[in-house]
This record gives sequence, C-alpha cells and structure tokens, in this order.
Amino acid sequence: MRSYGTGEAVARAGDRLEVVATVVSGSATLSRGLEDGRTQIVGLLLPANLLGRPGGQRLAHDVVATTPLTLCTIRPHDLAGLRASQPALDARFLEMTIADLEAARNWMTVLGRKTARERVASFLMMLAHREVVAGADPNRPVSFDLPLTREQAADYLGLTIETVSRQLTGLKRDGVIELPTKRGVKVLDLERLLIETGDDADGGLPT
Amino acid sequence: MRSYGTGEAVARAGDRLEVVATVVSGSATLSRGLEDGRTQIVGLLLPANLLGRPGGQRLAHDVVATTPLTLCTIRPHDLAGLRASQPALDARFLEMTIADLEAARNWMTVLGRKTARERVASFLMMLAHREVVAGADPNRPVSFDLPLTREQAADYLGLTIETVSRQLTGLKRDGVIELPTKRGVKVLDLERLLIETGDDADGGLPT
DNA sequence: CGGCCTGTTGAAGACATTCAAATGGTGTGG
DNA sequence: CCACACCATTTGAATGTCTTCAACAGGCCG
Repeated sequence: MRSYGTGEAVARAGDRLEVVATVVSGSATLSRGLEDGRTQIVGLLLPANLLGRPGGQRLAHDVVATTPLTLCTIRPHDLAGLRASQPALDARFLEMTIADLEAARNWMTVLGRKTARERVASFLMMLAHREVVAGADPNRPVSFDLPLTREQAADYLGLTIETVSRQLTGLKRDGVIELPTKRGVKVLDLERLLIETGDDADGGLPT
Repeated sequence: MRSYGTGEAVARAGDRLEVVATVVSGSATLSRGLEDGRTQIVGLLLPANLLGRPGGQRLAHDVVATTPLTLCTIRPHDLAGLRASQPALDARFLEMTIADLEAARNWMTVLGRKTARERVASFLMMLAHREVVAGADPNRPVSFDLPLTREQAADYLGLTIETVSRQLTGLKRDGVIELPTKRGVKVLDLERLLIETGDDADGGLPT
C-alpha cells in the first residue's frame, strides 16, 4: 500500500516495473512525451484499474498521479505465489490487458477522427458512464469531478487547453451539462451527450 | 489455412471470434467506423502478426484484407490442446497482447499530437523499421510497398487522402523518399525520416 | 493585500480539410 | 492494337477548425 501526492511520478518511461498494483483511490495518467514538450496521455488509471503486468516489462510511458493517489501493490514474490495457487489469475490478466487494448483502440478513433466537441463529449461520456456503472441513476443528472486539469484533459484529448475550455462552455451553453465548480461536471442530458460524442448508439465506450 | 481477396472481410465488429490465426502473407486492417462514414484504422495485421486471442472475445472492430491475405488458423480444440501441453504459451499470448497495447498507445501519440507530415513519416518509419528488423541494411536505401491505399493510409493516420498525398510528395520533394510506383516507397535517408517523425531518438516504434 | 496558478475569453493566424479538376495507369471492348 | 472508361492518385484554390498569442478573471496561499 503506497500513497502519492498530486503531480508525483509513480514511475517513469524506461523503468522496469516489478510490481503489479491496483488503484485504491485517486487517479493517475499514463503519458508519453515528444521531446519538444508535446504530450499525449495514453491512458487513465482510475480506481479499480491495474498498473503493471506480471513479467516486469519495461514501461513505455510515464505514470503520474493527478490527484492524491493510493495504490495497493503486490510484491513480485507474493504475485508469483498467487499465480501458482490460482491458475485462473493469468487468464484474468490477459482479459484485463485485452480490455485495455480495446480501450486504447477506441480512443484512437477519438483522437484520429473526432472533432473537438465530440472529443470533449466522449471524455465526459466515459466518466459519466463510469458513474452509471457504479450505480448512478441514468435518468437523473449524473455528477462527477474531472480527474484531470484542463491541461491534462487537453493532453488526453489531443487538443489545447483553450479548445477544451471552449468546448466545455459550449456544451454548457447548449444545456447539455453544468459546470458547478472548476472540476465538477453535471450531465443534464445523458442521451444528448451521447449524441454529441458522434458515436453510434452505445458503441464500445472506453473503460 | 485460409485465403482472402483484397477488400474481403475476415470478420466484422460484434462477431465472436473463436479461432486464433497468424498472418502468413498479405495484410489486413482492424478498423472502427463512426456511422456517418468516418473510419479509423486501429491496427494493422502484417505477416507474423496474430489475430484473435484465446477465449473467443467479441470483436470490437472490423477485420478487412487490404491485399490478398493468407491466414493460418488454429481451431479452438487444437488451441486448447496446445495450451495444455505448452504452459508457456499463455505467457506468450499475454506478452503479445501487451506489445499490441504498447503499439496502440504509441499510435495514440501519433494521432493526438503529430502534424500531418510527422504522421506520414511515422507511418513510413514503422514500415521501414519492419524491413530493417527483417534484415534490410539500414545504411542502404530501404524499399517496400505500402500495404494500404491512400484512403486506408488516411484512415490509419487520421487524415484525408489529399493530405496524405501532399505529405508524401512533400517528403519526396525534400529528398527523404522516392516514390517509384503508386505503392512503392524507397527511403533515401532513414535518419532524416526519423527526424521527420518528430520522435525522440528511436523511441518505441509501433510493431 | 499581492502573487501565482488554473481557467476563460477574444482575435489573428496556421494547418488540414473540402470542393474541384486534372493526371496516370489498368483493363475492357471494339 | 488502340480507344475508352474507370479507378486511384495528384494538384490547386477556398474554406473552416483548431491553434496560437494575448489579456483577463477567479481562487488560494503566503
């Protein structure tokens, strides 16, 4: 069990990650930089998500806490024991990795083909969807806090801070969402938000 | 062992893929559509790549041959036998899935943060890199055929046909590549091409 | 109170897209 | 064998979206 402060690096690209860990609370980003400062966030780590895989691969991206973060880490030795006693565990790791792969590929569609408004809507939809899965009533306004600053959201969406801000106010202006606080979002019309994402029906939302 | 013609669908999104198959020759794309016609190619299947995973997940994207394609498929029953007799196989599947995940995340950086020229350069670099890994001399001009039409390349790069075309001629004009035929590419200056990708050093190329 | 950080808003500019037309190569039919 | 049609690709000009540059507002902490 380990805790990190906002902005603290959990691991860096190139590190050999020996442990496997699950997010207990808070959030972190997986990000990759382009040397001249451009950054792309390639994945989010939200509660219940997994960091690292058995085998201790070399990390290809930075892992940075975006809020106070608590991880539950499993030492390599203990993990080996668990895997030996629970053969089904490896299949679970494969499943979860496949799920991450699908999420990454879905996000490629967001980055490659969607407009700024659709990207922001997709981001909000992903977070709202998490709330609904976690038990929120889809027929009432869904509220949550953004796990990312505008800058981080921009890096996740392949946009600039300013564009993210403009699209959020645009969605607010059009009555799709409310922005009660800097980080807080209230989705007034979930169905409308889904339309704004440009996706067909409920087509594969990233985790 | 099965063959497909150019443009033929190998599988469609939503299909339950029972088999695992490796690409013997030819190429295919994994693609996801947005209903209004926009398409994003989320992965390439080139010789030696793998399609499908043990477990028979539901496919989240279409699989379409882009050239005459030959697959070597393994029936579920045989696969089960192999996995039973070769416990290390599951670890290999996990490794390969992790590699695919890293490739997808790398490509997210291309789609989210790179300019048109950098995207096209990244695409060519990926293909040139394959040739070098396959034994081509990196100090001589590297030649290969594009596995995709301009339209497919555009869908892979998150650009339009016209932009892809313009960037290719731009790279040709600047002496980085030659375009001997419609599909053929000859990289005159591999190091220069790498610079054009916008990547640092040799930073994680997609497979 | 003043400084700093994050976020918002405005105006000008750049890059990729869109619309349109021309080129080139391939295959078919006369 | 040549003419023609068709397709992918290239090239050109105009448009649009997002970015860039800039200024401002609000919240938090010293």
